[in-house]
Amino acid sequence: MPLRVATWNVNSVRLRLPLVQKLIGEAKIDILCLQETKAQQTDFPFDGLKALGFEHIHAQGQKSYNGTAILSRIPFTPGDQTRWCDKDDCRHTIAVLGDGTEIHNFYVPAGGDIPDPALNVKFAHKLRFLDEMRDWFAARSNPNNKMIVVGDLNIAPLEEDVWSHKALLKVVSHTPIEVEKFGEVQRSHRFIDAMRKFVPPTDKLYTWWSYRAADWDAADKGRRLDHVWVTGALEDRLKGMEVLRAARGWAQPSDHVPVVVTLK
DNA sequence: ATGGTCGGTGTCCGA
Repeated sequence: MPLRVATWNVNSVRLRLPLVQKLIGEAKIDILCLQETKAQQTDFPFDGLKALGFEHIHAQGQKSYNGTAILSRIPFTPGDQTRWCDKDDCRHTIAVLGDGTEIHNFYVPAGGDIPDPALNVKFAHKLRFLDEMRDWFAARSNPNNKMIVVGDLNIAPLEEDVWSHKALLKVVSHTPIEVEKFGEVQRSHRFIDAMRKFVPPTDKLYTWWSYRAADWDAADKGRRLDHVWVTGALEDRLKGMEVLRAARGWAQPSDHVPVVVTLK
């Protein structure tokens, strides 16, 4: 049986509950990793999600901001809470499957508007978060590790991950310093970019379109902010990848769309 | 070059 793992920044899990239902009606998903759930434990819609078949849920959230959750049809062991940048925000949730495969669901800070850590504490936070991710994975580096890293990493690393490389060089999400740190995290554990295994780097590939565009589909000024990585031990099991672009056109959409990978 | 829209919360902040 193949395993289907999805990542989706839902921008409020409560508001998007009907769209999670629509998603699973259109795509078979075994494990769904959510970001920006924006719900503390008492507000998290456990019952509604369990009713959709996700019996196993590990949700970590706070009021109004951030929040990550892993929903699964198959049992897993929830990972311990991690702490990043001396903050109590909820940006990393871990699930360990029966065969030892670790699912790491991340929500990297967006970083604000000004791409200068001296002028913008949000950008400084983003860069520090990436440094900590690099060190965290480097400390756990082992070629036998079976790891799947997913989430809204808020960086579009390749030229064809944005609608205009030149126009976005000074726009947070595509600046050289972020792209360099993104690469450092990736190299810290020799992660493989699962999405680009199926779409060549010369082809445009987006997962996010701003709410502010008058016609997101026609303008198509997207960015690939959401990612799926696997360790070398899982590379041969990768069988497919889908970006569900249509979800951006659903009623009351998130600005991000789901990405699904299939593993043998 | 500018401003555009969401969601959660509370009379704005973060994306």
